Amino acid sequence: MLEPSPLDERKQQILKAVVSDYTVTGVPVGSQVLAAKYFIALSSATIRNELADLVGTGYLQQPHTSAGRIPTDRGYRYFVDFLMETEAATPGVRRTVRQEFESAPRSVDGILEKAAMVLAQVTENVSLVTAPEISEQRIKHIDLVSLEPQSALIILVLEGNLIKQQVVHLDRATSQDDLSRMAAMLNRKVKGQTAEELADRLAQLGPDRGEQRRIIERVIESITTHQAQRQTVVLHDGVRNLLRHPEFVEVSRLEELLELLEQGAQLASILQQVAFEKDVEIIIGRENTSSGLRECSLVLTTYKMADRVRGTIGVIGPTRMHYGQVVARVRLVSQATSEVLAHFGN
Amino acid sequence: MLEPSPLDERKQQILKAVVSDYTVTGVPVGSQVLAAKYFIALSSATIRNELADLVGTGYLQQPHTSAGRIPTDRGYRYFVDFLMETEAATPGVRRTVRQEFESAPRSVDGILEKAAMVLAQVTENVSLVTAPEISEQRIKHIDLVSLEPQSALIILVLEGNLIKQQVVHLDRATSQDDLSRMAAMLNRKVKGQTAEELADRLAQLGPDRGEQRRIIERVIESITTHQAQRQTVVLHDGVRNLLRHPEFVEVSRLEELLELLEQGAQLASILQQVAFEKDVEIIIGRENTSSGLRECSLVLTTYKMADRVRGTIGVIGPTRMHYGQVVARVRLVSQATSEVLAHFGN
DNA sequence: ATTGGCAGTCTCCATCGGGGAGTGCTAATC
DNA sequence: GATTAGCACTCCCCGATGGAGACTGCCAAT
Repeated sequence: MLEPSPLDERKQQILKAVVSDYTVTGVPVGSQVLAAKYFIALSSATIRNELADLVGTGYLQQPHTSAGRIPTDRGYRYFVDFLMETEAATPGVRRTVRQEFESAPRSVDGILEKAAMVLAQVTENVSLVTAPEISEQRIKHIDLVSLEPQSALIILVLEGNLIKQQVVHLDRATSQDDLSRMAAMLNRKVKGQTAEELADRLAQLGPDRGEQRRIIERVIESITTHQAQRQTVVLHDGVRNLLRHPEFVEVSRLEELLELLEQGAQLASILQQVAFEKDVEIIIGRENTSSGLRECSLVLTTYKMADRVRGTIGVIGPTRMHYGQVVARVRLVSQATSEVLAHFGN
Repeated sequence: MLEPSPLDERKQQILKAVVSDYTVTGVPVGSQVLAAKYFIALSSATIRNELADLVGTGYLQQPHTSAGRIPTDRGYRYFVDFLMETEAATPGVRRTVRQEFESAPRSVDGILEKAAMVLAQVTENVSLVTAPEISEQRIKHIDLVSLEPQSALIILVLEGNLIKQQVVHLDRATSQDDLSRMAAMLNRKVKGQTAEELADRLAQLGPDRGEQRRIIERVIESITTHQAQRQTVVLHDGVRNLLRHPEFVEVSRLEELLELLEQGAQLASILQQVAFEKDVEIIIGRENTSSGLRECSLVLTTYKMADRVRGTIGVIGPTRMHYGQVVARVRLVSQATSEVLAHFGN
């Protein structure tokens, strides 16, 4: 762990070879294997010297004295930043993705579920998908349905055909006919507005207009709570894939991870921090703040919806994963999701 | 496996003791332990004779020659049918359940998710909840929202405030005003009807009335596909609980089970067969048709909603589970769910 | 029918030791 | 100065070994 010195060409190649070999075999990589498979021009002794240096600078580690080397988190970081070659997704994978999306139900939720499913399938890891943020989502339609004499259901259709419902209590008994009239009036007023704009107008309106005001308040509340709630909802799929990875024979790791997945809130806050500017963001091992993710990596990117609403999509797997392939496939599924959503979303 | 002879009183008590002890300790139960803990009046030799009989008739088995006995599936079956005492849920558990439901969102889906969560928590197993069947669900309200000139969104509010959406393509461009008028008319016609009744009326109506007919067809389709789709959707929660059970250190079992849970269809068909008449239904080990459930038991019951719509709720866990306790808690959560849904559902 | 006694069986676990893989170091070589 | 061959050394892995312990089944006595 001395200096983060820029590695010379040969050390880079050796680091790359170690990562590549280790991600495939899962076995610590020794100097002889490296010499035989990747560096025929060099002797194993030379490679041993280089390996020792890489251990010294913190890019590699030894599980025990007489074992081969495996990458540290730092080694993986260097690999993904400078050495990794992303592999274009194979035609087979592309076909799978396309077919799955074709059979997806035509609703935002359905498409996202499908995205989670297919991403888990093609990366053989656990997939993560956040629901889209809808803060700037515009109201498309509003409707009021009588439940009991003094309560009604607000139905809100947002852009992207997201539907929200909310129960509102009424001051006095109101018939469905009256509610329908009120809905028609509201439609003229609120159509095309965002929650923020609506809140502004409400503030200007002053304190009168009891019933209608209450309903608009509920509409705003509905959108914002929807938003807050959505931010904690993370779809996932493919837990079964993890069991195939030898790093999870230790059941306690799996348990921590499952707890994260099933509660969701902590994961959601991680996923929200994914930058929209970047292409694909990779978080490796202990770079994660969650202790349950100590030995996991996340490969995340974002998807678009109607060019405005956005969410995060990606996978979580063992640090020892085939980054080049996973990155390509996450990107592929993200693009496919965005396309389907764009086509459907307004 | 000779005759299914009715066991005499003492054999019953011994079987009961073996099941009870084994479900707690997880260790095969020997004759000495039984004599010391449950049958002080008898010697271990006597118990050995009885145990040998119980093995002969297929209620118990020995993992190996010089080990204690564990129940067979048949032994568990006899236990739950004749010997089990259901334990009333403790005040602590009742409080947990009540509190969780109080904080549940006021929607059918939200309540069912909550039910799955709390059931997993109090039984320390995986919970299963099917969405309610809505075949006889009556239509409460219908609305049409213009998407593009020639397509519209049908919004359907069913009893229980279940909302369904469906996109319909229109023959000619139609304004939102026209759609609203059409919706108002439809509301008068279809309100309070079930999908079946609607289909009947449509058949009588004859082949004319193009646009409106198309929309009603879509409404029916929407309800029925919703139904079909819902039947394959099974909520579950608490997979992390399974990892605490020693029977799942063998990861392959877990993998089969996860596959069942994540795909859902097969489980759904099992859950649909749960009889509504019975109180609680228990399916033990190999009584399951799914091979992935060979070593699991299901404890299932149903919940009601608005006294008519019904779904299945229960848990899945290792055959070695504390049946008396689990049955009581499944029943408790089912009742609580029914209550919340009854209160909310119309 | 029940029981004490006892030999026999099988698991579990700790210990031991050889084989093997890989290293670090040193001295020789290019 | 970088590279390499050689070698002693370390450590894991794995199978063999051998009690200790837990139970059983059976037999003869009660």
